[in-house]
Amino acid sequence: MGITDLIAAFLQDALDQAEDGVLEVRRSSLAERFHCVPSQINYVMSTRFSPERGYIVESRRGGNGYIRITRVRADREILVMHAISSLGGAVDQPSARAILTNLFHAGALDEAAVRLLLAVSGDKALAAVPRDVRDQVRSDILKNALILQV
Amino acid sequence: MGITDLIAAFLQDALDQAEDGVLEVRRSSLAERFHCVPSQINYVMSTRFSPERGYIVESRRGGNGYIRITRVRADREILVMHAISSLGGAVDQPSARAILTNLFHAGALDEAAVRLLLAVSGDKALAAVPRDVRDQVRSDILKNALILQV
DNA sequence: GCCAAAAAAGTCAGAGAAAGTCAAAAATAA
DNA sequence: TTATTTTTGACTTTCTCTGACTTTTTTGGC
Repeated sequence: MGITDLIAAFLQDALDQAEDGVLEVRRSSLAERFHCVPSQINYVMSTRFSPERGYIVESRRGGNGYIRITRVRADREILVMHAISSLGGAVDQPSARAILTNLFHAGALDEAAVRLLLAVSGDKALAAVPRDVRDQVRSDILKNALILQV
Repeated sequence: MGITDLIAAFLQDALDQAEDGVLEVRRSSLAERFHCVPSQINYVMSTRFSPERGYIVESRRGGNGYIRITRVRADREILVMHAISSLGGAVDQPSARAILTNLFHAGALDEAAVRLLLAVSGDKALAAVPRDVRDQVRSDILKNALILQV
């Protein structure tokens, strides 16, 4: 196993630890840790963390520079359908938030979508809905929104 | 996080507090607070509060000098605020559709957003809401969603 | 009112800290 | 061998931070 694979494995591992699927590293420190030249890291990124393999790599130069790797989930559909079924016939606000946050962490929804869905299904938006059906309405709203994301 | 980002975050925060979107600071005090040279503040302004990012920065030298940051409301934001007010306290489905379609044609919302908003405010999603408050709930939902777009 | 001093903020170029590029050399696989 | 992948390093670009020097505005004494 060459050093490229070692570094790739190390990063995969770190990504697994960071359960939100996002990892930020410093190119220079990583190079130091593996006793290689910094540009080796770029090679690892372009060959092992390409979009085709399901990753987004962003970076910034200069002071406090970084390389950020984001793992994107391909099985978005499965995740969304799962979320829909776990909404059930009714759902309270905390549970809804948890389910949506989950989808975000899994990479199935972006932050803006989550914020929007939380807004349209929040108690504030549903204030005029009678208490006894509110959780049911919330579930209906979210299901109708999520099905579009599939 | 570097000092530039720290200062930028601090200012963003203060700007959020100032609900009129205008913030006045003293360059020297700000520099003192963050233990940096005053010209660092100019760097923050030009890189983080540029017009491209939606800000206007004005200033004055001399005694009682200041730096004023104004968050500009883009056209889009005006359109959205207008739409919010035209939703009123209650809105039926056809009117809601018209208002959203309008925003789409004006370029304030993209197609996906419109579809999603139509889905979450449609009669299907609101089936469990009593008829007599349904239009009110629809308006609440859309207002809560649109306010995020500003 | 005029002028000098003080009190701000602005400019700009240079140093330093990262990351990126690319092509050649080396290693490995076919 | 030949082709592909990996490794290396010299050079480039971008971003941040600093300090010396400049310009603008107000204030206070005459």
